[in-house]
Amino acid sequence: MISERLLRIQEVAGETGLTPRSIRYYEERGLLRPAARSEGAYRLYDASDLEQLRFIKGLRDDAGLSIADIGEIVEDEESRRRARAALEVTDDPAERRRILLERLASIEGLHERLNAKLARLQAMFDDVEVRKRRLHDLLAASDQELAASIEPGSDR
Amino acid sequence: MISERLLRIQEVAGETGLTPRSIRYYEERGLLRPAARSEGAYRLYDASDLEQLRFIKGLRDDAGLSIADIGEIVEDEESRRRARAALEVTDDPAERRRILLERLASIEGLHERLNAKLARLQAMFDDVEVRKRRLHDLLAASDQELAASIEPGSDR
DNA sequence: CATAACCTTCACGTAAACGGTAAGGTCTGA
DNA sequence: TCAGACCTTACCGTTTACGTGAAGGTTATG
Repeated sequence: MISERLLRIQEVAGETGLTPRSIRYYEERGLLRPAARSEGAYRLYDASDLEQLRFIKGLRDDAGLSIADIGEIVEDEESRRRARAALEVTDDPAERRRILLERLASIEGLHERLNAKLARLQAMFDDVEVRKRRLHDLLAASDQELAASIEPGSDR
Repeated sequence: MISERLLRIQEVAGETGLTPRSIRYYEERGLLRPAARSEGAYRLYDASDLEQLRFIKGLRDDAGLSIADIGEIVEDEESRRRARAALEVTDDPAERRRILLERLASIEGLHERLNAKLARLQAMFDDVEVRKRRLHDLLAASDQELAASIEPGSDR
C-alpha cells in the first residue's frame, strides 16, 4: 500500500469549500494540524484532515457553533481518540471499563448538545410547517370557491 | 377590553433573554419597530413585539442565521402579513387565490431553508448517535468480560 | 418636588472570523 | 534552469454584532 497522496492547502480548500485563510485560521486556533509539512514548509493534508475539516465546517455552518466551541469539541474528540488508543493496549477489564465509561460520557456531552440545538430548530420548523399547512387548506378552500364561481350550480 | 400594558426595553430584555442593546440594534437593522413611544420617547413594546423578538432570537441562536438573513425573513413575514390583510378585503376568488399562492410560495421558501439546515444538523446528530451506540455495545461487552473475570466458571 | 431608576441618542471600543496584501521562499514542467 | 503558479509568515483591514460609557432627558415613588 503506497502512502496516499497529500494535498496542498488550495486543493483542500477546493475539496472542503473552505478558504485557505480559514484553514490556516483554524490551525492557528488549534482545531487541526496538517498531517505533514513539505521540505519547504508547505502544509500537506491527508484524508483524515479533510474529514476533520468537513466536521469543523458542519459544526460551524449547520450547528452554528463558534470556533471556540468547536475547539472544545475537537479537544474532546482527541481525548476520545487517545482513550481509544489506550484501550488497545490494556487487557485489564476494569481499566477497559473505566476508559469506555469516560469516552461514553464525553460523547454523550456532544450528543446532548447537538440534541438541544436540534430540538429547538425542529420546534421552529414545526411551527413554520403548521403555518404552511394552514395556507394549503386556505388555498384548497379558495380553489373550491373558485370552481363554484366558474361552474355555478354544479356544487353537488 | 382595556389595552394591554406596554413594556419598556429592560422588561422586554428580561422576558426575551436579549439585552437592551441588542434590541435597539435589531431595530436599527430594521428587524422590528416598537409598538409605540412614550411621551418622553421611551420605546414601548406589546405582546406581538415580544413574539417577534423571540422569533428573531430563535433564528439567531437555533438556526444560526445572521442578522441580515433574519432581516430578509422578517421582511417576508411582513409581506405575508400584508397579503393576509389584502385577503380580508377582497371577495374576488381569483384574486384571493393569487394572494394565497404568493403567501404559500413565500412561506415555502422559509420552510425549505429551515429544512435544509435541519437535515444537515440531523445528519451530524445521527452520526454522533451511531458512535454513541457503538460505545454502548463495547461497554456492554466489557461488562460481560468483567463479570466473567470476577465469577470464573459461571458463564452459562 | 426631589430623587433614584429608568430611558434617550451619539459615539467610540471590541472580539470573532476571517480578507487582503506585501515580501519572500518553493515546486514543477518545459 | 527558469518562469509561473503556488506557498510561507506577518501584519494590517473589515464586517458583524454587539458592549460600554457619556451627556442629558423621563417616570414613578415617597
